[in-house]
Amino acid sequence: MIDPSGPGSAFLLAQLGAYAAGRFAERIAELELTPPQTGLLRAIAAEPGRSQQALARLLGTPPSRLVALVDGLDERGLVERRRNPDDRRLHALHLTEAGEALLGRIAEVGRAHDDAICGPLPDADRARLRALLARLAEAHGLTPGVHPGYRRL
Amino acid sequence: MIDPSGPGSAFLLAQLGAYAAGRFAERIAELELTPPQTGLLRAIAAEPGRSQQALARLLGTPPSRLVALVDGLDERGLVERRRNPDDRRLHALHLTEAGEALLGRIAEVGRAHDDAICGPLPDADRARLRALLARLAEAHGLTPGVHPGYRRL
DNA sequence: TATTGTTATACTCTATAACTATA
DNA sequence: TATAGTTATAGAGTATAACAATA
Repeated sequence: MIDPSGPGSAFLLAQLGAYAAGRFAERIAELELTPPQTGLLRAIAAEPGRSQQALARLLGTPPSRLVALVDGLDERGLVERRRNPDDRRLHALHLTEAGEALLGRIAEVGRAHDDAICGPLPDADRARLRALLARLAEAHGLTPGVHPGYRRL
Repeated sequence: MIDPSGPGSAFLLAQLGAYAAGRFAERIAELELTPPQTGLLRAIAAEPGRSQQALARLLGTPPSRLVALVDGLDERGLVERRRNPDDRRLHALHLTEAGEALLGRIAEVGRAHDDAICGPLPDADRARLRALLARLAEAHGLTPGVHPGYRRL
């Protein structure tokens, strides 16, 4: 233990994390996206062609939930399911051109969001914070780019 | 912006925050408590005698939700509603002795949790992290001790 | 009429499990 | 028989709004 007074780092992490997630949700709502949809788009872009099962495992969600998520993005022309001719049970997921374009806008929103959250810190402290957080995330085995809290919204 | 490669601090905050919140929920589940119940117990202990409306405003939850929360803790003999004789509409909330005792165990769980989350960092870095997080929380006007994500579980 | 606490209702989200089609 | 995807169902949790008691 470091200092028994005041809230511990773990509480501050949870508090700030929930705050940051909420603010991010507000921002991407302007792109008519929810956080889980955003996470899925990023996961597809990171490695196109994966099956829904593979993505469900990666994101830690039941396959049935992924179906609804993909349906929504598919109807909007952001992703497409491509049948695998060798195994017709599989749906390889890919971004469409519109999906790629939207991903670019998501990246912009992400940068603005990051600046808004970390802006109160001077650059040097901001870099230190990121290094510390990255070390913790790695130590706990968190999957890079996958938010365990994409269960909401 | 600091460094465009890899996830930003805001994403890491959200990711680690959700992870920390999940782990904490697991720990206090052994005391048969949910995170919102825990937050309410702490809020009552911080300033006994407040009304349900005042607590609802503090925690950012609709009053109707607080009723169910208080009901559960009341039935278990952890909190009690005391009628205010001057204004009989008001219910002043207090912890019972059992509630105080449980609060002590919650504090223990909190310390163990904090150690588990931050343990991977050496003590000096852990202190730095906490200072940085505290600065950010204050800059964003987050209410001390109140988790915006107590909407789940 | 306004406010505190409560209850009732409806809605969203989710997981579980049954189902189909392919293998 | 086993697997990928889908659909159906049921449950938990929530907010909104109506309601009763008190001021």
